[in-house]
Amino acid sequence: MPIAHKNSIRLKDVAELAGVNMMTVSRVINQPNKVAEATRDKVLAAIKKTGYVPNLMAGSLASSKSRIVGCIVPTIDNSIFAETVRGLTENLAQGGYQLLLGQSNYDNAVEDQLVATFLGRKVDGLVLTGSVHSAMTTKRLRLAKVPVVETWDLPEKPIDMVAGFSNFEAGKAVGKYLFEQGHKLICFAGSEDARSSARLAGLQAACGKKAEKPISIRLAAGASFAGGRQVIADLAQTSLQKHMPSAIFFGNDALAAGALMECLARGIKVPEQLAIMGFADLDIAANLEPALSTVRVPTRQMGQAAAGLLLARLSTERPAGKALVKIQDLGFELVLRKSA
Amino acid sequence: MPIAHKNSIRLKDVAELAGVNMMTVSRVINQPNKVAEATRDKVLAAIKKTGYVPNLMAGSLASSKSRIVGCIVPTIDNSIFAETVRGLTENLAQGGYQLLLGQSNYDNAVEDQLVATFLGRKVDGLVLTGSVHSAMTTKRLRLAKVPVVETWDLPEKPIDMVAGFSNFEAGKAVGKYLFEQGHKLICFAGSEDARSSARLAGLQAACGKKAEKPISIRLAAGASFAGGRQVIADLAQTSLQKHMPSAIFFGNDALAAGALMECLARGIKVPEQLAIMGFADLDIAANLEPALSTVRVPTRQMGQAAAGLLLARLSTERPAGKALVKIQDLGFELVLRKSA
DNA sequence: CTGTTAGCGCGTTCAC
DNA sequence: GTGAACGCGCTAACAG
Repeated sequence: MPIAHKNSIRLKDVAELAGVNMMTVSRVINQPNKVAEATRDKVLAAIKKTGYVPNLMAGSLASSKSRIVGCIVPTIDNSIFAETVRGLTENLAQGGYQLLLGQSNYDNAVEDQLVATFLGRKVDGLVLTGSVHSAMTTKRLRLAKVPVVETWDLPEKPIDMVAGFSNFEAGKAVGKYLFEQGHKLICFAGSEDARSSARLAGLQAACGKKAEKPISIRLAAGASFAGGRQVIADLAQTSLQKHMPSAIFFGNDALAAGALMECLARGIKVPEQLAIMGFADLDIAANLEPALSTVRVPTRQMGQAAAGLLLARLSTERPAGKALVKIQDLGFELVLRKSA
Repeated sequence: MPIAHKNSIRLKDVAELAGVNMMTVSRVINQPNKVAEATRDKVLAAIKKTGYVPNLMAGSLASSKSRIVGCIVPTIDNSIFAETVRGLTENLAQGGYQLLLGQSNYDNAVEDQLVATFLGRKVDGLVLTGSVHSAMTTKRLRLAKVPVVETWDLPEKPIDMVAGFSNFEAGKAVGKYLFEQGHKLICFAGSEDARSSARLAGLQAACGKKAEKPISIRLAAGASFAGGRQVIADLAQTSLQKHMPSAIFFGNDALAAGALMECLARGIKVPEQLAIMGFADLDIAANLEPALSTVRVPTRQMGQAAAGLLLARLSTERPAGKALVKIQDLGFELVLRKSA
């Protein structure tokens, strides 16, 4: 018995209507210039008439190319990663790729689950945040031989490709600057994730023997404006007497902005009494009063670069040993304004 | 000729190793309780041993269920929509669904392209931002009979389901409040998208004959802190003499925050000289000095509700005429702090 | 430039 | 509780 007509129009239906073979229709869609103009017009007319929309799942199964890239971020409700996702999505779209998004919540077990699912969905590439993954994850990834880009860090042993910057060096640069400004006791206030820790390590490295070891305040991941305010409030209460730091390096600009507000409310003069340094150079930083000194990191560019690396890899006609650029250090930049 | 072994392990390979039929393996994965425990253990062992990862594309093609939901936002690098995406992703994940993300850039033509592609990918549901879409888009959507949720607004003629709030009523509530506070000349400063316009319309409706018609300043979409500062700077220069508004209602909290900063820099007292009202109640609002009065909208909840509506629809066993809740008005709330 | 053949890897359906 | 056939809708590979 012939198959009854289903909901949607199929390639076959279009082919019959146009009086050509299925493959010809397929070619009109995927490689138009390999079809004679007359036939092509006939087919295009049939497509328009039927309102045919190709079933990309079927196409993907047959060609084993999904044109989907997976991306896993700790969380998306954070300007920081959102910018990277934006850059990624935009540049991927130009290559005809779509983005499957996952949130790990800073949890490697969740990340691993997502990686497994994404691999099952046969993504053509994967963009990860950071360089610290579970052993299972890296094993899966190497086994699957999927192009992978790690972002937001500069791993020593990358899984595959990288579009990032060195958190350690960024922290070190901040430390160097602050010590040169004469600060003896510096405080670091940020979350506990690996990248934050790398910046703290950099700060400590810059310190060396020149000053006291930085105080470290670790906040819950995702702490934001309110968290920054709280840091100042706590500091003012507990350590005003002798161990008040003269400078604080925050894990992100939102925290620093909150801190600035609390200083404003308490009449603490920035930077005279307390220097404040942010991280990321969000839109807000330049527009605060006083304007926030911070570290500009290539948020958007990491996404764009990741897309670029992936597209290059995916379009490559077997480079036959030719090494592609795999590691992109996009750097960072100290932006010195008023607050430090 | 038998097919040579490909890269990855297939269901068949696992079945052979376990000495059972393919279907048994499939059942172990999808309906474990329909398989005898002994057989199940054998199969699970084989799965573990081979590191088998099911090809979800093939599964989707066969079952015509992709377990993917598409979501289109104007832009993701904006705390506002990012929150919604977060809520959506999280709740979708609990039902085993993943998120395909698209950015329309406030462009309906781009949105339509994305809808077409997503339909081709056979998404099980679609979440859209706003209620204004191209004719082509709504036609596609109705034809495809895909569950759709519109968010961030309360359309009169929804395509299908809705999880949003009324932008018009929100604007009206702000207007009502500000007029009650004695403001005669109010200014609206926001972007030109449809939802922003609805709020302006609400503001105007609240105005009625009680006061002058609000001044409207339309900003480029995505304008943020810097844009807010600019509004104040422009206003101070051009209309200080006679037509200076006594209150400004901004399209989002970032703009309002920027405005607050510019007032701080210029010595304009808020709210005495100028009342400032934000929109969205971002994390930043409560932590500004002075704290920002704003309209709290259910950003995260819209995402969660959209996921809920979709999951309910997708799991439904033919409700046989039973109407499901399709329109969820999640409301909004005036949050009055110090700035207005 | 166009058509034919043979699956992609899995789930549905119905036997047993 | 388990197995066999068939096809989801499309494209790769090779003819012609």
